[in-house]
Amino acid sequence: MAVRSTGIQAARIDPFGLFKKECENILAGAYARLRHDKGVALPKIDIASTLEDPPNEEFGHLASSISFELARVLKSKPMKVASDLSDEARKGEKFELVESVQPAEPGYLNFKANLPHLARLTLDAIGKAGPNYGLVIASTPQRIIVEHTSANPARPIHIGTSKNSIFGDTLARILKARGHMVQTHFYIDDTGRQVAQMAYGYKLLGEPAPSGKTDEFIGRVYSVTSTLVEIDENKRRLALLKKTNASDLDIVAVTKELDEWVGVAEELHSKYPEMFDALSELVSKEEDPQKSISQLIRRYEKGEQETKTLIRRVSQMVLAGFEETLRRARIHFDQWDWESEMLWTGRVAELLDRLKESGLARNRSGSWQLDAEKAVEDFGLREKLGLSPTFEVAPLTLTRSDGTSLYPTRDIAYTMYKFEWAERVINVIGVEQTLAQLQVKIAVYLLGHRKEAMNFIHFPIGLLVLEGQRMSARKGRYVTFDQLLDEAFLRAKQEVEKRSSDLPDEVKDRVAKRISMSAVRYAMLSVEASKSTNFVWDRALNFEANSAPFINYAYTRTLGILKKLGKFDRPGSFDKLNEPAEQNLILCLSRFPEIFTKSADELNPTLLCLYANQLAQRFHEFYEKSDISHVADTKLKLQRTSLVEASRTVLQTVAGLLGLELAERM
RNA sequence: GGGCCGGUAGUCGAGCCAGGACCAAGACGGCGGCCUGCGGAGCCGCAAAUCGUGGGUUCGAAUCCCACCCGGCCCGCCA
Repeated sequence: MAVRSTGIQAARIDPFGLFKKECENILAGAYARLRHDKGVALPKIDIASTLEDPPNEEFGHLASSISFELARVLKSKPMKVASDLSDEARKGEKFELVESVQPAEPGYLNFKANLPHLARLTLDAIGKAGPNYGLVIASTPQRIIVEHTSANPARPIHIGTSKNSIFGDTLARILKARGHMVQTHFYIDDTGRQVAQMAYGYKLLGEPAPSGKTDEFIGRVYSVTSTLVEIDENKRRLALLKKTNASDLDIVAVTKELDEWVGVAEELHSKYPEMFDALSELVSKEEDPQKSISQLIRRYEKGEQETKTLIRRVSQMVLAGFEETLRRARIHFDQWDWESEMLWTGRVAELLDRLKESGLARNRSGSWQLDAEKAVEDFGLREKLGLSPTFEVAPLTLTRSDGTSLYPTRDIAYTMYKFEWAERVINVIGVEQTLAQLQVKIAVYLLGHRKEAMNFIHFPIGLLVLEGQRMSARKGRYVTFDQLLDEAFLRAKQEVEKRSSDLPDEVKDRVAKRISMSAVRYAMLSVEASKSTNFVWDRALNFEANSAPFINYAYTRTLGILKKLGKFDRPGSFDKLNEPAEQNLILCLSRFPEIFTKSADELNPTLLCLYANQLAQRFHEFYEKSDISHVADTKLKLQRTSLVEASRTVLQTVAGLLGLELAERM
C-alpha cells in the first residue's frame, strides 16, 4: 500500500514545473522587496507570464523579461533593473532546484537549474511512478465523448478519413490518461442518400455474398451504382432542357457534367468490368432509379421492415470492414450510434418541435429554416463564441418541404443525445464542416443548453489531398487506409529483412507490422490536425529522423543496453551526469509532465508527437557520446544506466499515448 | 458577392493565441565527415529563410492592428 501511494504521488510530480515555480517564487520575493525599497508604486505583474525558454543553454534554463516592463515605470535601464532584481533574489529565498540567477544583456534574468537536484527529482519520480510518470491527473475529471471517423458506410475508409481516425483515437488516449472518462463514438450516417444508393445497387445485383473485403466490395457497388444513376439523371435533365428550349448555357452545363460522369464510368468500367456491365444492364432496365432511391430513403425513415433489413445488412457489412481496417491501426470504438435511431426514437421530431417553438425557426413553403444569425444576436453569442462582427451566420434548413429531416437537424438531435451522458463533446470532423458545426452549437445554445453548447467542441481536421488532387469517394478516386498500411508494411518488411535476416519470418512480420502502423500514425500526428496536407507516399512512409522508427530505434537501443547490464539498484544521487548530452536528456525527461498536461488540455496531440521525437533525438545523442556498459567508474555507470532506464520508461509512455506500438527488435 | 482559414530555406514544417536575447527549432533533399566499443533506421559538421507585400502600434514584431496579393475551404429542401 505504501509503495502504491508513493507511486501515485510520484506520478503527480512535475520536475520542471517545480523548477519553474521556484523561479517564480524567487522572482516574486525579489520584486516585492524592490517595490518596498523603491517606495515607488510599482505595478502588479503576472510573474509567471514573464518566464520563457531561453534560446540556448548558456542563458540558463528559464529566463524572465520582467526588467523590460519595469524599466519603463522606473525610468531606468532594463539591465540595471535586472541586476537589482538578481541582487535582491540572492538575498531572499533559499535556492533548491535553482542553481543561480544572473542578469544578462540587454536585461534578462537567467535562471540556471541545479541539475543534479533536478536529475534526482526526475529520475526518482520516473523510477517510482514507472509508466505513470508524467500522467498528471486533471483536477476536475470530466465525462467526454470523442466522436470521430463517422465515415459514410458506403465505401472503404480512405486516407483522408484515416487522419480523422488517428487524431480522434489519439485524443481519446491522451484525455483518458489525463484522468477523464472518455468514450469514443462512431456516428453511422445510414439515412443519407449514399447508403440508399449503395443498398439500391446491392439489391439490383440480387444481394450477392461479397467477395473479398466487405467494405471494398460494397464500395465498388456504391461507386458504380451512383455513377450510373448520375448519368441517367443527367441524361433525363438534358432531354428535358432540349424539349423546353432552355438556354444554351444550361445545356452546356449539364452536358459538361454528363461528360464528366461518363469519364468516371469509363474508369470504373476498366477497373471492375463484370460488376459494371451487370449493374449497367440492370439500371438501364429501371424506370426511374432516382425515384426508387428516394423511395428507399422514405421507407427506411419510416422504419419499414423489409427496407430496414436490407439497409442494416449492407451497412453492417461495410462497418465490419471498417472495424477490421481500424483494428490494424489500433483504433477501436466504445459505441456505434445509428443515425436512423435518432429518427425512430422520435428524438428528431421532438427536437424539431422545440426549435419551432423557439421563435427562431420560420416556415418557407413547407420547409423549416433556423435563423441562426438572429439567434446569435438575440443571445449575444457573437462575443461568447468569439465570432467577429463581420461574420455572417447562414440560416440552416431544418426540413424539406415534405417535412423530412436533413442531416444537420439529425446531427443536432444526436448532439443532444451525446450530452445525456457527456459533459464535453469533441467532434473530430473536417474543417469544411466548420459552419455546420457552429450551427449545431448555436442550436444547442438556443434550446437552453448553454453549458453544453460551450462544451461542444469542433476539432477540425484539415483537408488531405492526394498528390495534389482532391480525392473523391463518389468517383472512386481515393487511396484506402488499407492500401496505405499495406504499402507501409511492405517497406518496413524490406528494412527488417535487411537488418535482422536471422529472425524467424513470423517475428519479422510482427515487427514490420508494428513499425509500419506506427510510422503511419506518426506521419499523420506530426503535422497539426487543422493544417491541410498533401499526401505524398515517400513522406508518409519516412523511416528516418522525425518518424516513428526513429523513436522506436531509441527504444530498441535502451533495451539493448539494459539487457546487457541486467538488474541494478537505482543510485541515490546523480551528480556525475555532467555531459551536455546527459543534461539535455535529463531536462527533456523533466519536462514530460508539462508537455503532457498541455497537450491534453489544449487538445494538441502534435505537441506530444514532437516531444517524442525530441526525446528520441536527445537519447540518440547521449547514446553516441556517453559510454555506458564499459565505463570503469561504477557510480557513473549506475547513474547512466538509470538514465537509460528512465528514457525507456518515458519513451514507452509517450508511444502509448500516441498509439504507437514499439518493436523490441527492428 | 460575402465569410473563414492559411502563406516561415529547394521541399515539409515548429514558433503566432499569452510580443522580448529570432543573426528563427527540427526534418527531407544537397555537400563533407564518423563503425577494432551498447545494433549506422544512428551521430557530427557545412551551405541554404527579404518569416507573402506594404504600412502602423511598441523600447522591442514571424508573433498584435490595418490594407493589399496569393492559395484552400464554406455560404444546398447534399451529407
